Amino acid sequence: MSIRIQAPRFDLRHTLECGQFFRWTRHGDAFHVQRGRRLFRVRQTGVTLDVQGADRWFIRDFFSLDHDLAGIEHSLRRDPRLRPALDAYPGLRLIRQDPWECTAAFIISIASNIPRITRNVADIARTWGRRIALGDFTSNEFPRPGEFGSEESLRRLRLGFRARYLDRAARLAESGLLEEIPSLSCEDAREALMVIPGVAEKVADCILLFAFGRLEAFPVDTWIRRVMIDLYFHGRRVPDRAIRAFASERWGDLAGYAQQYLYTWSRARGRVSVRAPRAASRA
DNA sequence: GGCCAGGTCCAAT
DNA sequence: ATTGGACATGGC
Repeated sequence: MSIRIQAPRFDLRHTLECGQFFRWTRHGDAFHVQRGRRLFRVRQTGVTLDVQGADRWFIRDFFSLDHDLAGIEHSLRRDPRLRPALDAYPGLRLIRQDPWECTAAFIISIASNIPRITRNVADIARTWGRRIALGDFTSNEFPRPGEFGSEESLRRLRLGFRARYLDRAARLAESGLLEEIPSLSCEDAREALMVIPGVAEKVADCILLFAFGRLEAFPVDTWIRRVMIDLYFHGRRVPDRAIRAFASERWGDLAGYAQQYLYTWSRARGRVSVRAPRAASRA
């Protein structure tokens, strides 16, 4: 038994595969998604979503179907330099992740890459998360902060120097740090998050954007730095702070969306303008 | 094999 | 207030 949900201006694939979220697997045109306690299956045909394992309110919230994406795209499109990125990923929406999972995932993301982040997160879920089933598909929940093993056991899962950060973060989350974030201003929330070891500007902005719906957050990572310097700073290196200030002034409340389109587009485009593609090293 | 990865932290300017 | 290196591991 499944429910159907109308989701105009939504592209399931772009939304899940754009690198903001790591808890999904694809099987043909269907996806299994694990978000907090919830495991659901979703498939898109045109503007219709077929969903098993979640109700329409959950889906609407998770995929931010309440965002006026048509309006957002229209507004961002006034910037010509953004158009290629907007055109490449129509229907890409920001996901509303579980705060703790998001915090953990982006601590894990430090100096890593998407396949490895995905693997690290899955390893943690498999090791300490409760088993959950949907039909004959099974998955594991991501462990709550109190359910983690020691720093040492995290190191055994190959988390490297991130193990210590994650261990400390779990303790802070256990004491309720994430619960107070929604009531704070964006700057105060950022400050509060940055108390967590392993959470500085970039990771804090990811958490604000991907878990708390602060659409003005603009995480500056290596890809965003590269594409922003290329598009808006004449190729001249500037501090990340300057990039964030620019984004804030130019896009305001929509900076987060601009960021995710640019990030996805920039990654697909590859490392242009930093180094020319390498020719075959030897004939 | 060295460089770099959805960075952060700490020490030394 | 800025800057360089260390930090684990892995992929190219």
